[in-house]
Amino acid sequence: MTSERNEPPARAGRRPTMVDVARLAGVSLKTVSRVVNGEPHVQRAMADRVLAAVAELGFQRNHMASALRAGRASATIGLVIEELTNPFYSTIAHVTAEMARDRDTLLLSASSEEDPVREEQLLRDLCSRRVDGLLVVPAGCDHSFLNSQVEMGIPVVFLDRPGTNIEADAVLLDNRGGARSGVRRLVADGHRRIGVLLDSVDVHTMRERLAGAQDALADAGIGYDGALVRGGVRDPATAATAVADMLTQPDPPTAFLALNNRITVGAVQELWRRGSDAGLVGFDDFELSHLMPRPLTVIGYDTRELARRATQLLFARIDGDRSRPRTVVLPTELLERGLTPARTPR
Amino acid sequence: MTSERNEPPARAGRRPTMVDVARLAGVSLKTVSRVVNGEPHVQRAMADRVLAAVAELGFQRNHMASALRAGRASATIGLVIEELTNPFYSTIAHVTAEMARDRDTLLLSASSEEDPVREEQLLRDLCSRRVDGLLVVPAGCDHSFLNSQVEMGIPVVFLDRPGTNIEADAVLLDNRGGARSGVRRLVADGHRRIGVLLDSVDVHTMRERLAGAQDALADAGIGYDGALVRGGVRDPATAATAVADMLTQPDPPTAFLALNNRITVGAVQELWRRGSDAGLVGFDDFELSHLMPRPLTVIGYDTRELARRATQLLFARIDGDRSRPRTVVLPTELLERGLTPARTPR
DNA sequence: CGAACCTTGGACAACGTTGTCATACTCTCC
DNA sequence: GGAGAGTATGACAACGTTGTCCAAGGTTCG
Repeated sequence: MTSERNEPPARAGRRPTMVDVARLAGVSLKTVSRVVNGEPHVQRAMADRVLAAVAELGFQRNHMASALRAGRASATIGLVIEELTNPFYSTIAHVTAEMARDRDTLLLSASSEEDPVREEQLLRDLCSRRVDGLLVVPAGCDHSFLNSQVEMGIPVVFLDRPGTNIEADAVLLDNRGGARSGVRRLVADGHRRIGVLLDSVDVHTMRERLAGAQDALADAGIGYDGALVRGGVRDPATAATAVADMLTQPDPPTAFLALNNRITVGAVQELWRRGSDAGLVGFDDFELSHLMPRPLTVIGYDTRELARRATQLLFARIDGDRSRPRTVVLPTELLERGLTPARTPR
Repeated sequence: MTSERNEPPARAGRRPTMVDVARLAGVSLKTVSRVVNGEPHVQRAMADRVLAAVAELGFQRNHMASALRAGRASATIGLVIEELTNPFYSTIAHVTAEMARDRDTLLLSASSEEDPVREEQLLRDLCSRRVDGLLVVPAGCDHSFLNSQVEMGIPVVFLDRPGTNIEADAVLLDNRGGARSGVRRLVADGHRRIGVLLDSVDVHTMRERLAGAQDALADAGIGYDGALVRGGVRDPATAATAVADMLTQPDPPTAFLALNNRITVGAVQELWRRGSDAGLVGFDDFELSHLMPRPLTVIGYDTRELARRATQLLFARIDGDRSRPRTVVLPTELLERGLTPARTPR
């Protein structure tokens, strides 16, 4: 196209900058900036020349430089979750990314792997990249270091669990109520000895769910039996072991409450393997739950709504909402699908 | 702590910069930079003063400014997939994020939703943020616009499907061989009429898998019957419909090959619902496949390895590997789990 | 015909950081 | 004791962009 030029091609693998475009088009730097950003007050002919140069050089604005200069937002939000592989978290990531896209914002996501140290590192790293806001499913037990970040303009919204030592928005589930209604159902089916399988009481949601289960037992006048609560169940395999172990004890449980979906899967597997007819209610629905070898009753909730509300809240903050931090609690729902083969239905 | 100071606090919600730190510590800007970056040649006492000032102000280096000035990498890689909710993709995202973390690199991930236009937008956006590299599960049919990016230093690695009109690394699965072995199995079990359910032939993987199925049929001397191939199956619901429809045709299939996991789920569901004993082999393993109402034979592969290889390749490129683009094909494996209730086993 | 305006374009500084270079000082060794 | 090497610190420019301001030229209107 442009056959003659007196300056050297100038692009030794280097990326073209606005200066290069300006030189090629024979206009000033600022004019290029105006054209690239669609600002008014540039003559058509001049704009065309600039655009031609942009096209020829393959120029692309450097987002970092732009954001730096303009003191503008980085059009990025940070998401810190436990691990992306879990459908619960990937759904959150997906919903958030989708909503972010409508604002030309991208998602910088990272997994804490439930490690508080790592969580803090990640959060600090995200802040140093000047994300516009943070969405966090907290693993750590102290988020006070985020206070200054919030003050300096990086809002934080917690998801699924509240943050600690920080006043910030949170969108949570009614874990306690959910577990309570699950156990209530088992009790109504005649179960009196209900094994509870949970990950760790260090996790807020687990504590809440356990408390809900105990609420229901207390409601039914059933005393607490420590032997029926099994913690440290991290994955399907340990869940299966725990179930097997509890069933072979004297006076075994006749039903189980699995406090998350990984545990539920392990429990189903083990009960199925041994042909046991013990009752089972699981917290968290999961995609194929209705196709399990035995239909399952689960305590479900709307993960997408959880993410949606949190993201909305975050964007409101990013847009300058300075009202007091809010905590939103979303309901759970008992999805009865056959299950809990009532031992002694009465 | 520091009780007196003559300059104003200076932080009207503004973030402290190195200049602020330098002023407070009474040293030069460059000295702060040295301390913050752990460069040598700073006296202990001076470094301590700087660190104290950093702590007091809550200073945090601006990653964007730093990367800009140093012309350095942004310590970010871009991942474009179809949709994060699918376990296949979330596993990829997870593995990649994990490997990136070892290099203090974060993952900027985005879903193309199989929309080529959107894919291109996302890729351009990622490039304008100067990611260090791109990992792409391509949806589009022309990636020539990435050529200049590669030339200018943003390497691209394609995952699961090759890019089009671009010479770049790719890590793929042996889709054709996998489908072939799946159908071979069904044929060995005595099936002659095998229904094939696929998404769209516009997708590279689907074409390959279909071709593999046809290979196996040809090997067995079974003629091609267009009525047995059903495209446009996008999700479990349409898969169920397709199965139902095909089973009620005259001379129905006695077995099905589902060309991805969403389709497999729908097919299982429908076969189960009707109590059909038709054979079934699904492409893609999925977590609970062994817990399905009827055990399933699936064509599996190592998704983590796929992601691992691709990420390795990408980092090698980022580190300056200028060798010819490579294409890696990973094997699939037929995971026989009961299934394909041999109609006429012989 | 000149004042007042609008349009268009450019020069320059600034965003927050780091690389380059210069300076002042200390130490070593012949 | 002076050359040479090394250490500690700072001044300044630069990364690629955008905001501010000014100037040149054109148009309108009294």
